Amino acid sequence: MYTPLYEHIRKYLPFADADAAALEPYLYMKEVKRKEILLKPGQVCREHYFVKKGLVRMYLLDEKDTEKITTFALENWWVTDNDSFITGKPSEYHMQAVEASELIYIKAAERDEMFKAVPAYESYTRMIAERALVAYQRRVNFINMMSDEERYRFFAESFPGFLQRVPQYMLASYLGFTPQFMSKIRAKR
Amino acid sequence: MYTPLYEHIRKYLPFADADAAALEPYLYMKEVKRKEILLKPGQVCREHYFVKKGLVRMYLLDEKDTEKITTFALENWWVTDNDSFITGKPSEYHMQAVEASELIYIKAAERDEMFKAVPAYESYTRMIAERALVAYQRRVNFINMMSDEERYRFFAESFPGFLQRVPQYMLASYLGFTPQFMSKIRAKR
DNA sequence: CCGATTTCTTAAACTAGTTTCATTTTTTGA
DNA sequence: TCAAAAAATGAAACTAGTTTAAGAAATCGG
Repeated sequence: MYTPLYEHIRKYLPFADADAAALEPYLYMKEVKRKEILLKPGQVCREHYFVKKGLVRMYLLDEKDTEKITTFALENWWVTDNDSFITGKPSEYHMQAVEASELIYIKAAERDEMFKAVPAYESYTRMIAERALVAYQRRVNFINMMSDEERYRFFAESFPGFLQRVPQYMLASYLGFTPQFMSKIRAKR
Repeated sequence: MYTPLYEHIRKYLPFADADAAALEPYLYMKEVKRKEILLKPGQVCREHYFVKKGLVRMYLLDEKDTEKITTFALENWWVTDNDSFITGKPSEYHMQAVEASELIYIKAAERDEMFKAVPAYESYTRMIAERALVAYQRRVNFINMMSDEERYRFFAESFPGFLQRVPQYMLASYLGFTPQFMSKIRAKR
């Protein structure tokens, strides 16, 4: 049931079966359908999801109600509104399953207890946070250094499989431009 | 000497004097002059700096050798190239003191030992990473939701003191536009 | 398997921000 | 204190990406 998570942890550090057993009481599962909503603006995000299978996105609505996608989470990625999850403030984000998904999750209220019960889990959490930080740092780099067109081409070449899993307009939103501009680019070459 | 760091840690969790004493052997100090370079592309970033006093920036050069500032670190902020620091890969960034600064720092090679010697320091590190994550998440939000002009006005109103510490062209670079555009905006209102 | 909905494309007018180049103002360090 | 370097401004021509609007193609769920 929670094996994919344990395997993921074991990529980062030794994690005994006893650790897994001690962690298990704090793990939960959720199965969601395509397009099912996991979080709405105004709600506090009290859960941190590990995508076992499927694809989840987070987005904001701008003043014209256009979706601005900020995050995609594929298999073996953790996803949450970190701000809301950590501080307990209401979220501004929407979180939605793009595909039917299986999610393992933990609860904000139980986190300190988890760290106490399984110290290795806190180390893992630190490493995951640091890795996410690297991903964000790269992303800001990416935004700074490339034009929209370059970013699209880079992305399309680097993650061809991903392109087939999300509608193009979602990728356009994630990359920060309009679907029309994306069509224009694609028509060129 | 290292008191500002201990005080910072104590904002996040209990940290006994004994913890401080155990941590001290792994802490170092560096004083740098205005414009002094801390890291160049190609070097591995083996140090993680805590700004005790002063101001540090990180930037990339684009294909036209224009500086693209990605990070500013003021007093009580940690700064490093996380990617290089964690993975040991050569950095792509420049890191430079904007003002004469006093820095406390730790060494990548000693981190695991530090965590073993002072477990509370690992908890603190996790919290700092999570907080940095929140900052990045907000920043991507910021980029997504506002035009360059809006971002400038928001920034100028929110952090008036900061404006006086950095040249305008650096803020323009950080916000992702040209100094000329910034002059244009400022002339308007 | 079909109607409804969602997604993609095209095109023309438009605009936010860039580029280039020249000039002025401010800061700095010797 | 002053010459040199760094920073800020201005204006005109330009361009990457947006907007609006409409039709075509693909996909979905009942």
